[in-house]
Amino acid sequence: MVRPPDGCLLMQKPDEQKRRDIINAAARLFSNRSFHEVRLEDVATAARIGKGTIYIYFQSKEDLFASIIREGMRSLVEDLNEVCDRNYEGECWEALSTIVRELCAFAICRPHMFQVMRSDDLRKDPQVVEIRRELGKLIERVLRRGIKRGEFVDAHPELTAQFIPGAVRAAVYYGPRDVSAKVLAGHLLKMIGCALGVKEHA
Amino acid sequence: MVRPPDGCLLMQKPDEQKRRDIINAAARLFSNRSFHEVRLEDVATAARIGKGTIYIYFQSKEDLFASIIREGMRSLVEDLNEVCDRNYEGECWEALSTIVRELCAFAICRPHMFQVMRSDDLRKDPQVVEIRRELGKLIERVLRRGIKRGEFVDAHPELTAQFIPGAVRAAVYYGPRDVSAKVLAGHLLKMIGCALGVKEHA
Amino acid sequence: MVRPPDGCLLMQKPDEQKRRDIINAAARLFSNRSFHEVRLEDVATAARIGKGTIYIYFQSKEDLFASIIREGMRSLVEDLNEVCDRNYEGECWEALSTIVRELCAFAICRPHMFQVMRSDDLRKDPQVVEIRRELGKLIERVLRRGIKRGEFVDAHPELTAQFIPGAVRAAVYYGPRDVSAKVLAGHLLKMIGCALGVKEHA
Amino acid sequence: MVRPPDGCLLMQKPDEQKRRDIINAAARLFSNRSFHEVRLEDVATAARIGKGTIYIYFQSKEDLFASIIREGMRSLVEDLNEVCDRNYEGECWEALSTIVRELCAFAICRPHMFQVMRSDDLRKDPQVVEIRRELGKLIERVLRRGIKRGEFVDAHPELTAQFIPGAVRAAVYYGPRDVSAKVLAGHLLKMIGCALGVKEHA
DNA sequence: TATGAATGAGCATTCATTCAT
DNA sequence: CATGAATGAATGCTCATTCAT
Repeated sequence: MVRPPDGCLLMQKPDEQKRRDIINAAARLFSNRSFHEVRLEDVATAARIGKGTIYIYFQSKEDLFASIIREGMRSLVEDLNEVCDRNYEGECWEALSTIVRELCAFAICRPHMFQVMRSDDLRKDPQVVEIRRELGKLIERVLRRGIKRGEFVDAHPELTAQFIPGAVRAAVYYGPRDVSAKVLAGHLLKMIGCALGVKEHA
Repeated sequence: MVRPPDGCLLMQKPDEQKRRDIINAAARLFSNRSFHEVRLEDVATAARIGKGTIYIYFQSKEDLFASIIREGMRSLVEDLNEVCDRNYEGECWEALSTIVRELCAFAICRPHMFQVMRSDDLRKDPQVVEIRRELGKLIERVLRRGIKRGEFVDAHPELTAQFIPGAVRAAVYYGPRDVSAKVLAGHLLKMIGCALGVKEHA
Repeated sequence: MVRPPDGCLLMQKPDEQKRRDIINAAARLFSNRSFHEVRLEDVATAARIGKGTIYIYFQSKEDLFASIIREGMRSLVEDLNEVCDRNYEGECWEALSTIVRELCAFAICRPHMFQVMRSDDLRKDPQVVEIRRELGKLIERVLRRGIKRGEFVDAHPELTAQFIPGAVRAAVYYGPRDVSAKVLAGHLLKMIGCALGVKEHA
Repeated sequence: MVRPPDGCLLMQKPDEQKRRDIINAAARLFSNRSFHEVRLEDVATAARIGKGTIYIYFQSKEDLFASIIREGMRSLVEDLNEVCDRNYEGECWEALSTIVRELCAFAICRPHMFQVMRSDDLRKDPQVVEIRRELGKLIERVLRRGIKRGEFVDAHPELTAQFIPGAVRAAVYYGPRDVSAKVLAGHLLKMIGCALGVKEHA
């Protein structure tokens, strides 16, 4: 292992960097194979560390796996929350459009993370379920605000809020191999716009 | 050898009913726990049979699991295909409505089947992928026919076809615990109807 | 299964014939694969009978296996005993020659039986061990009689008696693929003849 | 990383000694029971290690078993090859005597190894068959050289070469319980000497 | 007697986790 | 902190044997 010269400032706190290395290596592996198909030994090899080292940074294999999803979704949800906050006063359609676009971009541009996120193996991890729910709530909130403002017409925003990420997921997962995030978002937005009775949406 | 009168099974032979029993017991278990959390011993116990008996009807644990999904989806897709055939001459919106309603009913009324179908562990099973694709194609076909007939307006029916089952899945999976199939289908249809530019859909 | 017309006398007591069928089918299988590599199901299939039927004629798989060896060796040993009895008054070399020739013929002409006999899986079956010992004793007896008659010179007939079947076995098993029983017996007899100090042996 | 001074093993690494321990423990067990009668758990217990450790040193149960035989026979054959090389210029009878004596000593002094070597379960292992063939060839070579030098008379050295180990095997296996290697070798050599027409062998 | 579906004890193998170095 | 050899619990699968028909 090549070690930077002592006192080198380029490398962050070695702890945190190594933790990222492990997460990245693991995310890559988990995106191709399911939870039980990935051995911790493979993760260690891919991260160029020893097997035992993983246990310094994570409690268990489950914790490592959950951390990947949590952190991936957390960053997505935080981004989206920020979008909502920024546009709180403005048009809700603006906010919703941004959310859908980011969702599509995330799904397509970070396939590893996205692949891992669809994994069922953690469907009972409380934190992951919580974050998924938060994503739904976030969209629902925008929808309800839009309804209140008279922008949207929607009898069941709590369902619509679930439809949106579900549709993205399915399209990326089972749809044509080469959809761009732009086309996907565009098409989905057009449909949502119609459905919500949004009048003008270029 | 004394031959029993027709209709009477004197000789034992692999019993289709027993196969169903196993599938049903297993589906129930797989819907609560993930593939690796279910021990074949549990399946046997739940089906009130011996462990070895499973191997008379299925090649392996994977085969049992895949069979559940294959057969569940197969029957769904066959039903939907029949719907399409029946309505071939009529309104496409009629066909699409029926498809969505059946999809929602299936998702909600047969939770075991549906829960199992989400599983990750079979995402590489060629037959399952094929059937999933078939479902998409089936919906896409109806959409394209509707477009040709001037009923629908849709620039990307191949994406819309994926959105629909994806939305159902997400709503059932992450949405409110107590949605009825009727409400779910109604809401989804209203949105789809708007999005496709369908004029009259009470 | 084709059944002979009632009263048909061509078929022996059906019991015994079926027992032979099973033994023959099993011997063929056991000669290619080891005890644990042969499944009773294979035996049943090869004998064109049901699996359960085997248990009517044999106590267990071990019993079936042991029966094959016992009966094969038993018939060999009985033949050889008869040879000894016939020649009891005559030259021992004559008897020994016949024994060796029969041993070689048996090994080469009934490869199934012979292959099965070398199996180690039954090395603890008391009857098989007993018969193997009997074969040794039989040869030893001829040797001792020859020594007493002044025909042979041999300080350790109990060892020589073991050398003979062992040499046959090894030659057939590891030696050239195409040795004839005649060549094998001829060569072995020439060596034994020399070793025992037999003067004239054409 | 602090490097230990040479000759000191601070870092753990697969231990050749442990491999020997496992082989020895397993050989002992395999000599009493057949391949399928020995559970890997017993081997682990006997070697005072964990069950999983076996898989660090061997690919599988079969590999462990084959390794025992391979290594046992390999060392025997290497010893005998050395004997041949040493005596290449000298009398072939000298070489042959040594070979037979070592063969008997090996069979009697290392009963575990030898018992295991008889096993049937490896009769198809290519390496084991190859080594057994090598043993035959080795003896055959000495015989042919002796014939060429005029020391031996033998019409079928390829058969004689097989007779020798076969005779040893049978004598040790089925013969009197308490033969010494010396007596066994002595008697066999006397017989071989006579048979090959060797003039003087006190 | 003959059958073969059903059974479940038995075992090889895997891999997350630990801990001596 | 880092390592990877050692561990052993956990489980899928096989196949001899049974027994209802």
